[in-house]
Amino acid sequence: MDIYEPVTKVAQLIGDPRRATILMTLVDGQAWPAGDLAQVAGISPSTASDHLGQLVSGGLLTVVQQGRHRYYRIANSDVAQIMESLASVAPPGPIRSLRQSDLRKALQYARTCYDHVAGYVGVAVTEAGIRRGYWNQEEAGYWLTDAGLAWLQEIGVPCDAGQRSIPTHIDWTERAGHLAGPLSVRLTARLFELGWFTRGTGTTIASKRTVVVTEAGKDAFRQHLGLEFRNARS
Amino acid sequence: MDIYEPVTKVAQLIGDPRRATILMTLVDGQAWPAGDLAQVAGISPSTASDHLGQLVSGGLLTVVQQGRHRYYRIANSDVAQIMESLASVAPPGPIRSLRQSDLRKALQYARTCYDHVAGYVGVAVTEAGIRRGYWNQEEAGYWLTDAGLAWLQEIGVPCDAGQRSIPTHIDWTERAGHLAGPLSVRLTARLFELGWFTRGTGTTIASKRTVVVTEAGKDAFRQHLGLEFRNARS
DNA sequence: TTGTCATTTCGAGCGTAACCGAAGTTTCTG
DNA sequence: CAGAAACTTCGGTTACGCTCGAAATGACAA
Repeated sequence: MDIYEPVTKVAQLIGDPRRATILMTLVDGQAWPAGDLAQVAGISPSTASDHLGQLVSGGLLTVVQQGRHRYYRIANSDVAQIMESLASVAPPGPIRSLRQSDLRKALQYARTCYDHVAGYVGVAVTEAGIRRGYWNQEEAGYWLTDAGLAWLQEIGVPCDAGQRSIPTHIDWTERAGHLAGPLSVRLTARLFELGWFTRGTGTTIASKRTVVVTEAGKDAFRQHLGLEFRNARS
Repeated sequence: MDIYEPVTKVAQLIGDPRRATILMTLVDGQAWPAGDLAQVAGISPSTASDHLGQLVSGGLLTVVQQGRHRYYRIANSDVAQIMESLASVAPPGPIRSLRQSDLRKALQYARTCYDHVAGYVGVAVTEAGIRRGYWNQEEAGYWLTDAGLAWLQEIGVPCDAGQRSIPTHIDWTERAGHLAGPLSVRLTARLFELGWFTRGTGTTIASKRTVVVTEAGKDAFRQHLGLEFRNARS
């Protein structure tokens, strides 16, 4: 009689503080070994193993063995999206320290999320590309134009000319779409390579999710996309 | 230290079978008294009251008192969207009866969801309107054209000519956007009035969420939007 | 006012699941 | 072939929260 059992199961898995911490740690698409995740969640390895097993059999995580490590990662981009969207419905919650407040602002400004850059910066880049005619908005995603293909090749992003469809993801802090999918992965990687982006400098894993636009990057985005970023702290 | 507490809290609230049933029952935006919800979830009134209290203080539901009844409803469209998206990541789950299978197909075909018609039909109507030039796709929603305004007035939907922006919602079974917001509410209500749509005939509350396109409606959609619906059972 | 209905509050019972330490398994290292 | 490292499995403890019935509250009707 319970048609909603699958929904309940997924929510229940996310609804444990340790598992939620693990999932949010992995939401940027990177893979971490079980031991590190245990430490992040503040639990013993055996408990973490239990939680990780549940998340895998629930379809939220996948695991690959490498040597004596087992690396866990988010199973697919839908799971990442769910975590992002949950984070947006949830009330902001009390800020308990200045560092927390700064971290939240930095994440809102720009963060890596599974296969792309999310937050204000991700949306701004996507929209600037539309204005420049590099890709067009479509019903369910974007369509790469010839001009866009040329630009991507110019800045050194490997492209397949036959693959013009770019999926979209909704950014829940900005309430707007941005590029996603394989092309977005390569573009993002290339922008890090070019030094337009760099990673946050904190010691915690969460702070490593933050993305910073370098001074060189600001110039480059202005020149290539006519894009003027707003300040990070606002 | 736990910055993810709000996320955990929301997921934990959804992650109980009874509460999930209550939320999914309310996801179409209607309000129901506590006693009815207790019956739907198959629990005693006192237990239901406890759950409902939790959902209200967690910000997922709101409650209005009318006489000696207290009517509960989904707090906002974000909550409805979360429930819809959770239902899509979750694996389909085993079908335990023919009736369940039929109900799921009907819900997938068309259902009322908070403030609009969702499912295949909702997406199809939205896209037909784009093809007809009644509204245009925009970055974060749709923009009502003059032709669209005229059409809406022609079929008797009250419109404010100054209010051209239409928000969007992502439909997770179809993976595409559809109309939402106040205008969508009025349009949907009018289509029921005109007899293009009618409600599902089942006795359960879930089956009442389903939407059926009438024969008259099929003709009307064909004539007005050039829209040919696929069959409901496929 | 009294009685009834819808709902909430309280108290107690109970089951499940998170948790850890110890032991077991697998894989790399010396 | 030991020995260590990374991780999982198992067993036992503990605590949280779901559950209901009984009683209290609040609203309406006679």
